Amino acid sequence: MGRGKIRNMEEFASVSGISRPTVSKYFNDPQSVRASTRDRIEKALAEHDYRPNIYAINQNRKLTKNIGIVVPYLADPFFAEIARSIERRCIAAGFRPTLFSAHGRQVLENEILDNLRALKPAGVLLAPLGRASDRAAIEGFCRAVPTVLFDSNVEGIGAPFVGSDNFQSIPLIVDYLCRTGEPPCLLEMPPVNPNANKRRNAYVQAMENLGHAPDVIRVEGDQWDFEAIGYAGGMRVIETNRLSGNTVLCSNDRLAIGFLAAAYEKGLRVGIGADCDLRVAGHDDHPFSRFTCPSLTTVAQDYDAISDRSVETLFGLIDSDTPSDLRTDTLFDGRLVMRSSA
Amino acid sequence: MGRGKIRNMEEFASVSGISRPTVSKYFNDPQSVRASTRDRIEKALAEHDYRPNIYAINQNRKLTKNIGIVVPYLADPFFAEIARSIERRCIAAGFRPTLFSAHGRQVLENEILDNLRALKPAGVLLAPLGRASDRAAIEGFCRAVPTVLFDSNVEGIGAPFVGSDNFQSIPLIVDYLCRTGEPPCLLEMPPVNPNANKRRNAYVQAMENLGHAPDVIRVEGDQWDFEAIGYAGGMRVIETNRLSGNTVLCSNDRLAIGFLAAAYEKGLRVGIGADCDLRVAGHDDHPFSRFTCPSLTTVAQDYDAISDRSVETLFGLIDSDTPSDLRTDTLFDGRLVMRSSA
DNA sequence: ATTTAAATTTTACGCGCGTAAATTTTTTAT
DNA sequence: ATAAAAAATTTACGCGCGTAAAATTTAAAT
Repeated sequence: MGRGKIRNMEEFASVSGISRPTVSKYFNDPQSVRASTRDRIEKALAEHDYRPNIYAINQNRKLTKNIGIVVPYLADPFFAEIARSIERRCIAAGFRPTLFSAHGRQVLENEILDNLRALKPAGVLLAPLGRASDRAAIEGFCRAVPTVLFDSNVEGIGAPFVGSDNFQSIPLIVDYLCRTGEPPCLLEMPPVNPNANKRRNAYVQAMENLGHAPDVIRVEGDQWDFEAIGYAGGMRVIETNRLSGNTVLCSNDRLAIGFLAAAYEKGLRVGIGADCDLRVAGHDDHPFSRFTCPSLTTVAQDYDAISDRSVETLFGLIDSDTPSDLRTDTLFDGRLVMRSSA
Repeated sequence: MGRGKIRNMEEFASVSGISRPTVSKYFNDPQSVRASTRDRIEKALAEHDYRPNIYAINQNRKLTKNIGIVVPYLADPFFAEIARSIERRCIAAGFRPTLFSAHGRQVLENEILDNLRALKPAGVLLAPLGRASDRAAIEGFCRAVPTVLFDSNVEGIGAPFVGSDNFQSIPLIVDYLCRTGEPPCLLEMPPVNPNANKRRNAYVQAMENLGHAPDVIRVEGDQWDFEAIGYAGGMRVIETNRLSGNTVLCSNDRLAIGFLAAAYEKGLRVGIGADCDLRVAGHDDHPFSRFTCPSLTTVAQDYDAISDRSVETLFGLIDSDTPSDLRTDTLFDGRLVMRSSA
């Protein structure tokens, strides 16, 4: 280790025997300098462990290498997982992702977007709160910063969207449930985002296509603690004998987890056996759905495909100066995951 | 809104009729300028929505206002919740927290610490991986950056620690279980952090104090998907009739969730009723433990107290130049949460 | 060996703000 | 009203790096 701390690029350039602008070029893209030059720089780098000052870099670059990842609710492992997946892809591409959570609150989402502008990110991957989002704020943000929306769309603001096709996934599980037993009712909560509405519409449509009468049960609660809502709603539904059939499709897995807890507490046996009282299915294939009692039958969202395409789309936006034809939405199909609950 | 975009503090100073150094002072601490001056600046601020360039600020400040929050595994809602709590407190104190997850991997933890140094944070709140951590890396980091460890300690590196007192919480649940039924065996996994070892020792000690023979069952797996480990371990334990009694204490809730799934699948009824085969308890009061089937009896960690004290301790470290007497560890008591599983 | 292209160096400037020292203005205390 | 203290201003410099333009060196092609 060379002693005498390197304090800036100037000093590092001199100890490595290269001019500062070339060193600067190296740090922006090691491949852009000659191999012999690269070797000399990297040799010096190994001896002196110098690192460019990130603030000085970003002050002068027109575009930083920062990428913002914004999710509505990080305490939901679904978003934690997808954020991680996105993070990895960004890092692999040489960017510096930073993760933010709105914790279900509009003010926080707006603050995040506000702070994000100050970070001058190259791009942002945003899973908006949805209904609770400040549409104008998001629209303004998307105009100023290359942004890809994922998971939940905010339509008509000119930003590309990547998510799941509810009109494929919901019929998939509805068909399955109808083929294997009684047609399901839909347990839904007040829509925190457009997905909820789409899932309801898809459910109604799928039921009608199969000649069944749709039965939508709305449970109350407008926060992001879906399990609690599903539990409270489930308790009420069961107590009031609101269920017409024996099959319940929940608009997402977390709601189903709460409902399962209510059913268990009420002594109702959930599952597909002859000795069972109820069938329950969810949607999303939440990381914990394998470990519910019974394990939850659901529709898996293609996390990898969504995060992959989101990042790809963002890179496309960043690279191209004319982001005209990139504003297409991408919807991935869900995959039926048959477990024990339905 | 005044037109003609304000490009820097110079321009903003002129439109607000204040000198630039005074404006700079205002942004560093609004209270440090005269009230009349503050009013004029804020009036101009309302009209021109100027914001200081964060990179230029941090380049010149000796200490940034950044605070790093590092957790070992963000897909665990426990860490998501505590991170959020810490975040809020940092923001309230005028800092800019940034959240990082090591995703259970040492290389990532090291990379995070490495990148963190480049961010020149005022301080860092670090929940280390534990056993998987690179001790030397963490020690070096703590020497260079004011750091408070939480959740999992790395002893002897001179950084303060804030966490739960396993030697209080484990006897608490062991006593409860022994008083209300058969003495528990302990289901534990390979220790990812010191907590696991401490919990085992606390369990053995508590059992011996009550005159019972400790029974520690080790299940295999060294990743952070505890539910899967608990499930696989539970299946094996049940299949091989390894359980001596009818009561199982799991070293954490996520393990218990996996175990509950295994018990359910094996047709074992878990709970405290006379018709039940098994009692299962956990530790942590995981956000989802209310919604397991049956709901999980556990020991709640005092999230709020931990995050609160962690942040307080860090601020103490940041403020004081002599962080000598601040290196004390703080351990909070757990609280028994009696639900249906035990 | 000569031409051509590519890479590097030199030179020079700018980014937006922190901050110190000296000076002037405003406020508070007497 | 005057003196003392506090706040604001002016002046001036520095932070560490990006980047453009021109000059030079090096490598590749003929």
